[in-house]
Amino acid sequence: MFFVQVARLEDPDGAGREPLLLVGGRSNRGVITSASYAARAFGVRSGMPTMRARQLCPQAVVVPVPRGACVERSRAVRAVLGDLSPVVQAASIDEFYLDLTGTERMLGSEDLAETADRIRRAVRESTEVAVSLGGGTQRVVAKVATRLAKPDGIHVVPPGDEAAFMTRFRLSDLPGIGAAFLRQLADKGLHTVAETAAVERAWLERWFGPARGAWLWERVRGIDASEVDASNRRKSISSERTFFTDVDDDEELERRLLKLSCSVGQQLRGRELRARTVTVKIRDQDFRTRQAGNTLPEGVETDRVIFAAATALLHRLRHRRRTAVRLLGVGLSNLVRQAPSTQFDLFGEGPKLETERDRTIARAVDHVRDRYGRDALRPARVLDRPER
DNA sequence: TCTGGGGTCCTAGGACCC
DNA sequence: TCTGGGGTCCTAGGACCC
Repeated sequence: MFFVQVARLEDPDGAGREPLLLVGGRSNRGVITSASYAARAFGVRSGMPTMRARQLCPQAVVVPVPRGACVERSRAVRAVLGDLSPVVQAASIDEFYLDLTGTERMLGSEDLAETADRIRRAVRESTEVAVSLGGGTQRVVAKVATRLAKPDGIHVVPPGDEAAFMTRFRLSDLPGIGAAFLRQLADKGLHTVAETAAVERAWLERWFGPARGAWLWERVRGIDASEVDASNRRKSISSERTFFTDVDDDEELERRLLKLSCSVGQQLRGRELRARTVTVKIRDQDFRTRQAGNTLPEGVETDRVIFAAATALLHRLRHRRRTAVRLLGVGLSNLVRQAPSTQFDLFGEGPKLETERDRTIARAVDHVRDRYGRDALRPARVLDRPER
């Protein structure tokens, strides 16, 4: 419900008054990001193509995702949680894990359900966002309990009740079990947690491999030793776009690639990071998805170098298969901190991918855009076109 | 009904090193 | 003339999550 809530808070007189509200899917080729509960009653689900959603619920109003506002509200929620829990992990824009281990003395006589409700109310009061909380001694238990807490409630599973609690769910309710695994499970006649918990561990390991079998055996019993990781380190930054109509022209693709490269570059610099790996992703008109990546000897941060690497990768992908392109994306990974290199080069300055001048220019452009808007400065042409 | 955009994690094969 | 065993890093693809 997060996206629906934010859309309503941002536009109280418009989206805020629409009971049947769909967020996302602004183009004819898009999907629904989130639907209000009233719209879900018509069978609309997130991830559903917009065309299909409109058919199921023609009266519904569709509004775009308020991206910036969602990021802001998410940060606000995160800040409140950080005040109430020693360990907070952001699992996505609208989902957080709290580890309250060690707070028993501080909480005194308050039981877990009271704590959960206090957190829920505190978030509501300072951010206007309604959240649901699930609680338990194991991560998977807390996660699944959240389902029962929705909307805007709490559900705490007492210690010792984990295995019994899990038996009410279908395997499709468990995190980490998606469409592919569900098909494999159905082949063995398994659809529910209860059915699976009755199968011996050795059989699960034989059917699904030792690692997955053991994992499944534990999950259906509510066993999950994974820790809440509060480090919250970003591992990749990417930007991709599905075109309104497929694009087959190389120059047009390069123009789109330039915009995407600038977008990820700016995000990268905003986080004071550099990237060693640049990846280009293509989805062909027949929905085949391909990607090519290149890991550079040092971290880079300028649009110029990112775009140069991306262009070479785009040509490699187009050379392998040349059909109309539905989606184009640029990704950055292998992220390293933006600290200036302090290591001395034994043999003098080697060839550098980008110079200090490149970086200064890129940051100056960022400043201008921050102050005067994104279109205040734009690339005038495609630079550094390699030989073809 | 014709399939978004942002991510994380895992696997398998190959290059390369000692 | 044919060939080990340990390891790291990179690449591509895929499953999965919200």
